[in-house]
Amino acid sequence: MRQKNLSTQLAHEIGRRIVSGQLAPGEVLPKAEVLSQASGVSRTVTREALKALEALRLVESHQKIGTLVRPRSDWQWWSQEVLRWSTEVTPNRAFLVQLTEVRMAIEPAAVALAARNALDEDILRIVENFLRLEAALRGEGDWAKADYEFHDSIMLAAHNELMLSLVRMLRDALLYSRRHTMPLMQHTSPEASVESLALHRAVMEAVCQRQPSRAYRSMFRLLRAVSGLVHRLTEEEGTAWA
Amino acid sequence: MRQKNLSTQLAHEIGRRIVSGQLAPGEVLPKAEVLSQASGVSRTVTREALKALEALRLVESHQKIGTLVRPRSDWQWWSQEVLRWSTEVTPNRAFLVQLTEVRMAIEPAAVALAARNALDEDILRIVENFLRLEAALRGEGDWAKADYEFHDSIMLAAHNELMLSLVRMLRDALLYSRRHTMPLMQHTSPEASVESLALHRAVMEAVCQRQPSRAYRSMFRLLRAVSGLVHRLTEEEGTAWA
DNA sequence: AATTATTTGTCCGTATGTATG
DNA sequence: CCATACATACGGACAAATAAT
Repeated sequence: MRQKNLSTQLAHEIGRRIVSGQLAPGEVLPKAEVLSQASGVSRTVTREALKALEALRLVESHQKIGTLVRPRSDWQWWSQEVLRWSTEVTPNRAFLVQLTEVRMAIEPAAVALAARNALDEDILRIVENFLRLEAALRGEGDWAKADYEFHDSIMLAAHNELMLSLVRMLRDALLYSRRHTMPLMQHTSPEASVESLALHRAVMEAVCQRQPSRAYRSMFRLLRAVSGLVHRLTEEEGTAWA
Repeated sequence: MRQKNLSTQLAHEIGRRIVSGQLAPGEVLPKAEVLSQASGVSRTVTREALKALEALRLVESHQKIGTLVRPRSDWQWWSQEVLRWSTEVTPNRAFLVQLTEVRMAIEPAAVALAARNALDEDILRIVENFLRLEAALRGEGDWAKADYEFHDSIMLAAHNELMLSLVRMLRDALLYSRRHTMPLMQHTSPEASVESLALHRAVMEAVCQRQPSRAYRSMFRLLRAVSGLVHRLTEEEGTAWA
């Protein structure tokens, strides 16, 4: 790991152990002093690491009891950290299914919201980004980057910080997850195709014409195509999926 | 505030100041030593508080620079803390609108997912909880509690920890927000009515018959009724809404 | 390009608080 | 009520990084 704080490093280490189940809910961690010596850091650093994990609701501390792992239902699932750790520990197909389910549930509705709340300037920016997507397909520019920014420009149009944050986390988690499960296709973009562009265009048009339910359906179709593609690719790697 | 850790208390204080905008993004906090003296705690405690805020992505620290407030788009919006602080600081109508928008977008899809993934035992539990809701309307038991558990039993049927966590946070935030903006109706449940029960029944039936799209529409109708009700109540308090 | 000042990062020793038995 | 075991809190010291000089 690229070195940051010692406390941040340690928090990630322990966090991973918790999410992986190596430290199970209800279990008490070794006391701070032992934890410190095991990692070769001071008690101060350990305490700071535990504070971070407490903010992520992975653990809670009590005097005389110690620090214990909280039940999974309490965890701060919607944080970059927990999402990442969850995709890292054991190439977790089940978790990928959950991520995909949530995405299929949320993004179409989010795009519909964008169609409802978009201002003129938002629409201008969306069109610009779509043109860049077209260019990428012709080989001018990176598809993955253009794709990300296209979707982002739509989400900005929803004018809803909560929704924006949610969808970004979701997309980042899925990208991270894919890089993890299929490290070989890092720089290929199998999604780049004429059909894919058509699906993107449909979404763009629906939002720009401020038609929420059409936007919803277009986005759903786009997602189904993408997840179907990923599905097939992961299947080829040997493991059945759903 | 009910006393917990000093560091937790301090984290909440500073967190509120940040979310309220009193400490703006880009701004650097007073250095740790000053912060400590101002609150009458040791530097250790202050550092632990800042670590928690760092885990919530509200701040980041750099040597020689200090600790500075991160841009709003980086914040960990989907955490109990940030959600609570956001509803606390200035009875924030705009934030309530955002919460409602997200709820209308997510919950119907979440219920549809439940209809797709429900097992027999889930359905049994859902029916039980619906009966308790009926009883509550007849005066036997607390409507608010029964309502919460009814919806929870449905979300459990989705068998998706991410979705469960998300919807719970959302519902808790909205409840908290309502208690804040209309403290007077704390224990009245204006939602309890024959019509409301009928809407709940429709959701229950759709899920139990495993009909996702019917479940989606039923839940949407239910939410529209509730938010319409809240809408009218808050309007009566004087301020226009959307 | 080297030096200094400033602020976080890290360590340690010790004392207090709190729940268990 | 006492002893135990853990987190909690304090204060002082030095290390490390980096902006400013």
